[in-house]
Amino acid sequence: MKVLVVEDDQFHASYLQDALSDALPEVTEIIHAVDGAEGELAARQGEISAVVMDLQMERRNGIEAACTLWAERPETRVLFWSNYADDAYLRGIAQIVPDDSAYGYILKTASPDRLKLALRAVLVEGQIMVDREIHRRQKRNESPRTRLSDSEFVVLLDLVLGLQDKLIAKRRGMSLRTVQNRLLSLYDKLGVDQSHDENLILNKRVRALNRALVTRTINIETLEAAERELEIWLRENR
Amino acid sequence: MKVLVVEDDQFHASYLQDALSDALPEVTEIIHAVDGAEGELAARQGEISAVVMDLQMERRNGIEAACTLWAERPETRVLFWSNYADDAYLRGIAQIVPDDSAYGYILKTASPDRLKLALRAVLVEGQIMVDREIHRRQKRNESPRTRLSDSEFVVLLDLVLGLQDKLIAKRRGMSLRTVQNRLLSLYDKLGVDQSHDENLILNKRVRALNRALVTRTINIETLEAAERELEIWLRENR
DNA sequence: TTGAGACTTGCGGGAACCCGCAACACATCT
DNA sequence: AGATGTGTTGCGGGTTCCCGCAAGTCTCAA
Repeated sequence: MKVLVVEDDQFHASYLQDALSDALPEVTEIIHAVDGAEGELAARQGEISAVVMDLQMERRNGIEAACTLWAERPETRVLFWSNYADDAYLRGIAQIVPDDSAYGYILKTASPDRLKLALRAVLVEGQIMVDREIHRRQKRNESPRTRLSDSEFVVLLDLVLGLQDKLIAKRRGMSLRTVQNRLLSLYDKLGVDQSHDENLILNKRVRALNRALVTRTINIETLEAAERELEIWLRENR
Repeated sequence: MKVLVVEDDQFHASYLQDALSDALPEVTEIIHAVDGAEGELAARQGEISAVVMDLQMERRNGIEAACTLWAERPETRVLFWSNYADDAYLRGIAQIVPDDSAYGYILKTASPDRLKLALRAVLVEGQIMVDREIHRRQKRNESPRTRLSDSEFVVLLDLVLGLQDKLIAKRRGMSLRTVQNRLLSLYDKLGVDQSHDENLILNKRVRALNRALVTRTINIETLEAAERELEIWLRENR
């Protein structure tokens, strides 16, 4: 059994390789790639169906890599291994995971035992496994007024790119006023107005981006990925 | 000689402790703290004058910790050890470092040899040492129109908090128009307008925050730290 | 069928933002 | 002294943003 490790931090990579050879004796070969692009290449050439994937990487992040990877071989089993439980990652993964492929999501802060368990469950047994910590966050966000709906999320992505209402409406096929309504509920859910001082009025748009970042709803990589998608959309629409 | 290690990632912490005891035989005791607040406490109680400090930490980040730490014992030698060469960190450190204390800044991606060299140079010899990679970035930003002046930077901090022009003017003691001029040059230097498509107009404020993040001029911790400072200012000015 | 609730859309207006134009202060260099 | 550059301030107006009000659609359930 061959396993591909995609991870740009050398310490974490070697720690992970130790855990791998320790927990899974059936592993015969460990291939190491340092970013998403390299990982895609390695997976294609090595015909690999078991991957451990870091999420934050320089050139091409884990979600994008997993996307092309699953497009080529949907049965590939992927264990995502990340520092953070950012909501943006969860959404991203949820959107691209094929119907019946095994995957998992575990935090780097997890104990060695839990990591080994996840490695076996996902890569060998083909189970779905999500770190408890992450599940808790997802639940918390699911609460009444906190969790963003999908349509709110895409408007947030456009907002943080700096698009103005009219263009968002055009891109998403909504009327101007509807976009503004979405923004309204965004401001509400992100807690834009509940600042410390009462009679303190803030710039809602900037504040929304700020809040989305500190609540880990999005992160800088989300920004960069959204930028790339915008560029594609722009080319298609002159 | 006692050394305090402030670092919340267990792998990095143990790697660092190995490097320490390997490179500096004169070290008799290594104390480990997992965030800024704990680090301050440990330094105070242990009367420690040599510290290796991570920058990104949950409760209280490395710069804030170093600040109180240097306030109590200005001769403390601090080696900052970080994943990123974000400009915000450089500015933060430059502002708080006492006149004649030793400090250093090294990246986690540095080779073990370079790390050991830095440990010896800063903690034992009391030299100033900045990673070449970081110096290069600083130089790059120093180029003609790219580098932000200090006054532009503070306006940027207010902007990203969501303050509106009038309030920024009040807080920084400038006229409204001056603030807007600062913003103008900010937009220019951050490359707010140079979007892919020509006739594409963006929301400047949001775009400025976006650009500042992806160019690593600021990061999420900068946001959180700025928020705390704003809160203090608000209390003082009702 | 009727009614409640959620979502969409248009209109209108006040506030904030962006910025060109112009005047003035201050420092530096020739 | 004069020129030049940089930074500060006011004014005016075009644009965008934010949102209350109101009317319309769609769904679900009583």
